[in-house]
Amino acid sequence: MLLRRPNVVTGALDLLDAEGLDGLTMRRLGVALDVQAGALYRHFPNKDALLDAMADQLLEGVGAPLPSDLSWPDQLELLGERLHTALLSRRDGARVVSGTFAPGPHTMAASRRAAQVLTEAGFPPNRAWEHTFAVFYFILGHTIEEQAQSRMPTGDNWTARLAAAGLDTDDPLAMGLKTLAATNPSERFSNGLRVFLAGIQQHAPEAVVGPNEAATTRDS
Amino acid sequence: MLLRRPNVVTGALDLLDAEGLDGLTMRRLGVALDVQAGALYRHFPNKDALLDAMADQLLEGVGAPLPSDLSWPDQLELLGERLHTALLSRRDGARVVSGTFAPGPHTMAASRRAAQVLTEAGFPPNRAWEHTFAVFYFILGHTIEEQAQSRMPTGDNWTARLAAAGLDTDDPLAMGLKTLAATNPSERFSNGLRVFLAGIQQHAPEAVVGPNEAATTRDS
DNA sequence: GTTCACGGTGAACGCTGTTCACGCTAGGGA
DNA sequence: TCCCTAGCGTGAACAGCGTTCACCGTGAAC
Repeated sequence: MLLRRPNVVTGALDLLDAEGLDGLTMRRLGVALDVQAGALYRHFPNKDALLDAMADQLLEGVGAPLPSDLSWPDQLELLGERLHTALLSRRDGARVVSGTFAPGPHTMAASRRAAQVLTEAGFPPNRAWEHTFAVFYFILGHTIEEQAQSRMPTGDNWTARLAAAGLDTDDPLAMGLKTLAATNPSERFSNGLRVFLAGIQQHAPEAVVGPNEAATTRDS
Repeated sequence: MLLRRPNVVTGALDLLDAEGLDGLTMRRLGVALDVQAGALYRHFPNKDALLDAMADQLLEGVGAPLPSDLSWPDQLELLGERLHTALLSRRDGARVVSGTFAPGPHTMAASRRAAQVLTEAGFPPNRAWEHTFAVFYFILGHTIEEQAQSRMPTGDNWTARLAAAGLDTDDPLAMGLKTLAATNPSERFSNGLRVFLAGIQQHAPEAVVGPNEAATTRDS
């Protein structure tokens, strides 16, 4: 059967799920596609280009239109959750996207959507992009950490590090770290995202900040 | 001359500055230290351990005590700037720290300091850690991008991508991205950091939020 | 004065991404 | 109907990577 460029990408994503990013090798991918490794270079100039294509495929749909009846912070929150879900959909997905050199169309669509929401909210375009990038950095970093820790032996590796770093086990800080590691990562992500968005909201141009919006986003 | 563990780390950091992370090879490091590559394994079990040591060395001093006459948001801002400066001090420094698997003492000291500031500000310990990690993710992501773009041929690569992604050059979003690429990255970083910290401040326990602090951090 | 721990050597192993001369085969033009 | 060309796949090779291992020299301690 003939190999086409999209087949390589989906095959690579499946192999990524099975073996992880470190196990994703041109030769292994060749075996998975019943093909010699060299044949892959008929479709991609090098492995980085393939990884770029995988990353972009991963972000398909993230930049889709947002419900217009939502406030702009809620729109951004939804977009952030979409991105988070997309990154989690494949093993090491966040690391793959993080290593991207050239952003593809889906990546551009996603970030463009965020910037668009912010400009429509009244931010000057450069500020909109600035905040877009900042939120994306946070999301990528958080998700990389999530996916790294989901493959760890036990959850107590952090506490071991703490002890080695001279932090008593009964130190409130150490205990806080322990309880943090025990809480649901997705919940932690949503909290962090909301905190960040609250900061952006506070820096919004005066006109578009609703009188009660700034006060309603507050946690316990 | 005998090779000691700290010599390997500083030699590796110098080679990192000279060649970048991709050029940092055990064999090349051996040449730089007048030693065979295999000899390095007398001091480090593998390359990852060496990279961990380099990352931790990079963060030396970041967790040093903070002036106690500063408000806690200002303390966090100072800490964030310290971290940013440390990451920028070596080529690809942010990527090196980002790839760290096991945090070393200096890394722990830095994050511990941030968490400590937040707990003293009244945050529950797990929230303090949560926000600490979130801010660190942002800083790492932003600095990685900074250092990646500082090695690029010209500054217009983003606009080329935009055109390829179907965004008109006279679109306000495209123009905003262009002006963003032209502004000082460190200034952008400080802006983003302050935005994030404003969000954290807004989620602070009521008691410790000064009456005017929440209103003073506002940009144009 | 002998021993022994430790740092360094040099060659090898298995793996990686990538290249290249060479076949095969399917599909369009004469 | 035949040919021919474009494009995909082969298989072997190359250079480089991290890592290992048997061996060697030296310097300090007993």
